[in-house]
Amino acid sequence: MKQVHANDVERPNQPGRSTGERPSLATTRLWLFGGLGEEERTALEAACSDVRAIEGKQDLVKERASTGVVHLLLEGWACRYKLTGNGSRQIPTLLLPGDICDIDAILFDRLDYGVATLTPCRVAVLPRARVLELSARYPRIGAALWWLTMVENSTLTEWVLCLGRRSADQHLAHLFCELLVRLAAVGMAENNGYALPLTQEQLADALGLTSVHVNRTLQQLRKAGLVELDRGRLRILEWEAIKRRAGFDPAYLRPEGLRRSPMAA
Amino acid sequence: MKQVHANDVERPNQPGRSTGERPSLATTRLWLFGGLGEEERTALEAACSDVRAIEGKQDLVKERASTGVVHLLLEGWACRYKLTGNGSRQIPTLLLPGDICDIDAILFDRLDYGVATLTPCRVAVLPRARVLELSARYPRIGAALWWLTMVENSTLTEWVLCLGRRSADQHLAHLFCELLVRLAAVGMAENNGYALPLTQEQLADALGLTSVHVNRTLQQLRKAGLVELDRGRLRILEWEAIKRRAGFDPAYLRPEGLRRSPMAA
DNA sequence: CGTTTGATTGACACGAGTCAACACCAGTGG
DNA sequence: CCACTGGTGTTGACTCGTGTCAATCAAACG
Repeated sequence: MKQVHANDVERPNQPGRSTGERPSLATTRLWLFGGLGEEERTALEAACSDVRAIEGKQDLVKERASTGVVHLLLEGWACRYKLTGNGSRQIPTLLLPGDICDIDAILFDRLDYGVATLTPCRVAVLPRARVLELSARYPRIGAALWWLTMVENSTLTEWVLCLGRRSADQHLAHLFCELLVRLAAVGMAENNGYALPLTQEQLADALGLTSVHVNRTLQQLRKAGLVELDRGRLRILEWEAIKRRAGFDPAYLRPEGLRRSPMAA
Repeated sequence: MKQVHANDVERPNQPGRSTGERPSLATTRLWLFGGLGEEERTALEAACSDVRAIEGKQDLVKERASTGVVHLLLEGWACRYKLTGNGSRQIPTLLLPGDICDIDAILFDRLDYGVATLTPCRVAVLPRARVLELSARYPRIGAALWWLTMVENSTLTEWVLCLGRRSADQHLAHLFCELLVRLAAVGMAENNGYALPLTQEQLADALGLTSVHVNRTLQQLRKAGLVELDRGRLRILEWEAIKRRAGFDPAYLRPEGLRRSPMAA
């Protein structure tokens, strides 16, 4: 598997669309964790021929849009977001390379969230019908997609716990831990550190806080010697200590993948 | 379809197990929304032969348990819960009749939450292998289960928004709205009201608040003339007003079901 | 009855939000 | 080259929503 360096994410992308590039990451998550065989991987990669480059901070999918297509994130960071009546924003999901931006679009004809890029991204656009064909024709792909849906469920459940019952510093620490594990899984972390391209305001939207409070909370974690954040690069200095502080247990991210699942049989 | 009256939920249940009762509700949610045919419904009902009655406030599934079975809630209220290190509890999901208590158990061999009954319940216990067989043999059952997973996703996402960006009174109002819609869908609401068997502490665990604050917040909503809560029965007095107050839009509950979904083809 | 569980209330503490100012840096254009 | 700009990070003073602790009340129950 290709190692993806953090800098790759920030390298300038050609705008517009480009076809035929090898979407090496396209199948990463599904492939690494989905227990797919060679045949399924080939079929998937073939379906990912329509690859587009999008700049940072753009709306990929508008709220309540009905798209008819599914977006697979190949490179860069993105997020799902929801707005409340009075204008504040919540990010329920951070999307990393290998994630499906709008997995609900496979079965729903209308999303109830928007998707925005945070950095420049490369995205594979798959017609929904194609995805349904694939998962009907290759039961393992269907299973892998269902499995991904459940992992998202698991992650959302943990976020609910964080939002409901953890203090700001625990929550922020928890997010840093989660990102380390998820990024490491796709080869984007090294040395307990990773590129963190989020502004404090974006962090705040993910944590349900204000950017001012994120700032102060971040300083707490720094002062405690748990993390270091320098020019967009975050390093976790005390892994065990920060895990304890955050109450972080990576089990909810299902690092074992689908292979060990009952479905494998 | 049988109308289920609120009182049914609270009627005394015989403890132990009883086999062969018609699990009329068993397929309700899957059947109503899942776009299943007669054949699938029969197969599902056959699989629901092992029905058990459980008292209120019992652990149905312990946290981190590996069960090998899946629980389908037929009657009563239950919840999923998670505990943090310092003992506080968060309820990420309230389970109503027709819900699958531990849907993740279909693909994961270990849950990352516990399931507890809130009232006396009747539950169908299905071996996981049986569920997998069913969804392999009847693609529509598989699709319906995947669809249910996605609806849970959608609901969790909305809860994240509530926890992150809504004030206590908005959040409580939102929960009341959600419960009305969900209960109405299974025939357990009438006249904009329903039996609400939750203590204020349980409400607090779902809302990420303390029971004291739930109490005060509830009084606000009462004083505003939006709701009435009398002897365990909640009535929404001003539907439009409370929807506005809460920022509630039922779309995220996918009331249209799977029929209208792209998968139906 | 006493016991228990849940609802209610009050006084007070504290975490997080708000508002505003300032610092810093990368671009940008004159 | 430098002034200007806009976005982001940082800090302080103050407000306010929610938590904490504790007492009391009401209803359910054995």
